[in-house]
Amino acid sequence: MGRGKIEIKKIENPTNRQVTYSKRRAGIMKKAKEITVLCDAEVSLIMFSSTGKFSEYCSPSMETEKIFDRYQQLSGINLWSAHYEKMQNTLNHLKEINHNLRREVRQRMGEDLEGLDIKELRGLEQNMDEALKLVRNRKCHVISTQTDTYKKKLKNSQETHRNLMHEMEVVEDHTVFGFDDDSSNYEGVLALANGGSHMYAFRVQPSQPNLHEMGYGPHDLRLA
Amino acid sequence: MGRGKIEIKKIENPTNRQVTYSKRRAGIMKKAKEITVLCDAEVSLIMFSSTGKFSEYCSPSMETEKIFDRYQQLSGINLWSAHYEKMQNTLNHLKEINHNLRREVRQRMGEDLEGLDIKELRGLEQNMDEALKLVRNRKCHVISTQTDTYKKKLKNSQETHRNLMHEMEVVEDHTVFGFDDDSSNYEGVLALANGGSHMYAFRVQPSQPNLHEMGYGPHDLRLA
DNA sequence: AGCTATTCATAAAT
DNA sequence: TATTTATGAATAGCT
Repeated sequence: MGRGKIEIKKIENPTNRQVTYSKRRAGIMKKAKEITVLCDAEVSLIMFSSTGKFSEYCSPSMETEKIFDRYQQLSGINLWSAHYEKMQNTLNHLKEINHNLRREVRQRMGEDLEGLDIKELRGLEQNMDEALKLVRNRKCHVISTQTDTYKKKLKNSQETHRNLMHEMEVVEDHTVFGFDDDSSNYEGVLALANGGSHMYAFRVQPSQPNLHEMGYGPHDLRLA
Repeated sequence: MGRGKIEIKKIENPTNRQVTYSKRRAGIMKKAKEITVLCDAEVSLIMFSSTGKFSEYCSPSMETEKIFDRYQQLSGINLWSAHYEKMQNTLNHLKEINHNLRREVRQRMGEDLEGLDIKELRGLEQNMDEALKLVRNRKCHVISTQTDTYKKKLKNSQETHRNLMHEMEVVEDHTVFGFDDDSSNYEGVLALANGGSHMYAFRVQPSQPNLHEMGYGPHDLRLA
């Protein structure tokens, strides 16, 4: 149809190609609408031109999404499988890592040791021993740092006090007074610095101490 | 076209409707193929007859799935947002748990302690101390169990040997001989039972000892 | 974008 | 359901 027969092969002239695309697109659209009405059919027609322009026809009362759903059901192809599988793989990978991390933590808490042989047990023991030393060092460091800070604070406060008393020319029998906001904390640190073994009542729960503080309890732990 | 003009409205005669559907379907399919070739376009055509019969055309090198993906992008409609969001949430949740577990492990290895205050440090220290005891107990238990087993094996072997010598009525100058298959293992365990501190060369890597054995190295650790 | 000669699609009949 | 055929529709090449 037209001024001569044409061979069905790609039109190399881009202008002609675009013109032909527009004309034929309109033709197919019309045909799609017609078959929809005449034959009570449902049609989804999606087209992309060579320049990437998108157009679609969709029969009334049938969303493209529903066409896709139906397509899925009838064709048996899961359209989302590519995406889905990828995510599923990532998920499974994360779960596996998670599982291993949990075991690692449990073993470092002294549980779940049945599966380890002597070599592994000794490795774990030595590693934990070294780690424990690091933790103790850190603790001592923090304590001494805070002690120094508070010592300075104490000195400053005492000096301020002395100055105040001097300036006001008032002499009374005060020898000690509290430090406005964080005196309790200060006392705690002092106790710590002096050995502090009697303060163990403050420590977090013996089992899974950090798990709780991190905000994922037994329920979350069971997730993966 | 045909033996007379027709009005575009539903064909009430089901037979005629079906016939017309078949003919026009073939026509649209042909047109779709032609525009694909002529204009270098990409086309997805999905049709359902009034009886529910499904047929599709899809331009070569363009899966229907990809058409749908592209449709999604251009139309801005996320066709699988429900699935996707759910999985994304699970994924993020897992990642968070993972992150926390990693920190837990690192802290139990003596790293990453900067963020902990004194109370937390002391809790960690005490927990690790107790866990270390449990690991040591377990190690001793495993060693003693294996030692007992080998002692029994040794006894049996010696008895067997004695019986053999007796039965064969042969007296020679053999006083010691090896134990067929697993004597080396036996020696190792004996060494372990006798303190075994000189065998520390066997231990696994000091940092991340279990991470490697569990099959997720630094690369995997960085994933989440 | 509009025109028109021509080919194509197809409605109705078989 | 397939084929035929008369006819209207689609459109290639021009403008």
